[in-house]
Amino acid sequence: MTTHSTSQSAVRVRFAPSPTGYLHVGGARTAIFNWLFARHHQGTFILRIEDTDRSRYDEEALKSLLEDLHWLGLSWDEGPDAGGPFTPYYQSERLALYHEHAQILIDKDAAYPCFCDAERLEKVREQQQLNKQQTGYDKHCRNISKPEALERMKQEKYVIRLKCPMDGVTQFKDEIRGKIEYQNSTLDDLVLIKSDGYPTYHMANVVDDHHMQISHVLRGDEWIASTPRHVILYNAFAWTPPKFVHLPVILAEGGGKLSKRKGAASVGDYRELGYLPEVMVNFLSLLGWNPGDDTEYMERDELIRRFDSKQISPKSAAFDEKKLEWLNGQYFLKRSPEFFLALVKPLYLEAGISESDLNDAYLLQVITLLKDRSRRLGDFVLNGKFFFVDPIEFEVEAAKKHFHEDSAKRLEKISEQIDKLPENEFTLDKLESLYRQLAEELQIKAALLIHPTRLALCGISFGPGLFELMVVLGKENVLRRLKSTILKIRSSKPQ
RNA sequence: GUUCCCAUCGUCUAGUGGCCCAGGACAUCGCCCUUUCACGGCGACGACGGGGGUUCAAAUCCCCCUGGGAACGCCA
Repeated sequence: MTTHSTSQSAVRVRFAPSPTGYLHVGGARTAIFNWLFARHHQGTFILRIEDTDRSRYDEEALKSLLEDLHWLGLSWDEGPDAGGPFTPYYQSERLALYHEHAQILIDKDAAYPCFCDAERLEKVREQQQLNKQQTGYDKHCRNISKPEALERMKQEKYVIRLKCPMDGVTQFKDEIRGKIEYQNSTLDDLVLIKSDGYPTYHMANVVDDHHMQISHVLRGDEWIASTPRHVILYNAFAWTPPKFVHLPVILAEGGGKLSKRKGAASVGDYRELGYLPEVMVNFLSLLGWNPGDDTEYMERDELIRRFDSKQISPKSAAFDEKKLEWLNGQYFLKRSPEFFLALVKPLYLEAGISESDLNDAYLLQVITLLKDRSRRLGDFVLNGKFFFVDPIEFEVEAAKKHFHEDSAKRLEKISEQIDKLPENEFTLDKLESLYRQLAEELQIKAALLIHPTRLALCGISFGPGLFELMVVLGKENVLRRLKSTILKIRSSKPQ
């Protein structure tokens, strides 16, 4: 056993999820902060799987957890798949270590076996509630003599509990909150080893953080109340505790707890909603942290460069999806069309566009016209389907406004002129001047030609510049759509 | 109930005693650009929870109240 404290210069942090469910944005934020902290200090980022609750263990959850972390781009230096000097990184494979250490504590008289069953514990709690006392274990088995305890351990089920001091105070420093103090009288003797032989979080966490030489613990602030007992544990082992940095929780839009009910909550959900991983990292890093000025758009490098744990706020923050959407749009503006190719193609396929219509050259043109007016990946499909299929339906309100006999006549004129246009003159400039000239001849505003054309070609009243999208669609498509629309206008006229 | 944490616009936040009758961003609402939608530009709306101190001076420090959150498990 090594009892040396961690070599102080090296930053070693860990993200230690429990594979019991999907990676939620709160967990993702914790992972991101750890990762940024490690990268900023050229330290080590460790992934450790805390799978000590075998009743809630979920193989699928573990898989999706790793997948989501990969997707976010949070690469770990030690952990599953990566290996490292402190392998294994699954707690379920480190049981011997925990037992060994539990024994050390028992030998030091810093821990004791407890034979109370769930039923008795429940009763104690009820009584405490009734008396308006703080709930917690009543230390019933704390003073059983060693010989008796040894004897009973052979017959009965038991857990190992930590002996917390009965009086005095335990204090620790939270790096963003400062000194936090607890009266020891309010701390109960927590379970270290469960009756099934698995360690609790507290035990496994402290033992592993020590052995893996973790220098800073960045975790959710729901752990603050457990920290004094962790400190007592460290003291019992005569170990130096790591530095504690408790991150504020993330709240849902309205302010309550973030949950499935209040919008999407898992990282996978946001991936499916069409957000980029780098945007999630950027956005989540800004929840409870800021670079000290007004910068909000920050790519990975900049985040790493500027991340400073001193700027972490103790205040819980609400997740604002509108702002996330805006930021996603900002990234769309900066990314090249090529960037979206592989991202968008599957979405079009899903929407029923055939593979043969999705050649890269054409798709690239489409993306170029759509990306700056999109905020989520799904927008490419939502607002761009007409690039691949003739519109079958037309926006009702817009059709009322723009489809009538006058516009049918105008579309007819346009059709005729476009028809006469040689293929190599089907260009942005030529089309534009064609429309402008025709409008002049007819003594109407060009808008009266443009809007009906747009609706005829797209089925929707908004989108990229008309002449640009016409060029992309090509002469043949344009003419066919114009003609069929003219027919539709006339046939649907009730008069 | 007990213990602990937190408190600036609706939301994310800047602000560490004077530069703040509080700055930026998202959202909302106008206007401009414009064939539409976006983008962009300009502007409007909008906050230091309340009360006491400390100080020449407080959003900033202290106390109380109020409000919100978390923990109180053989879950993490």
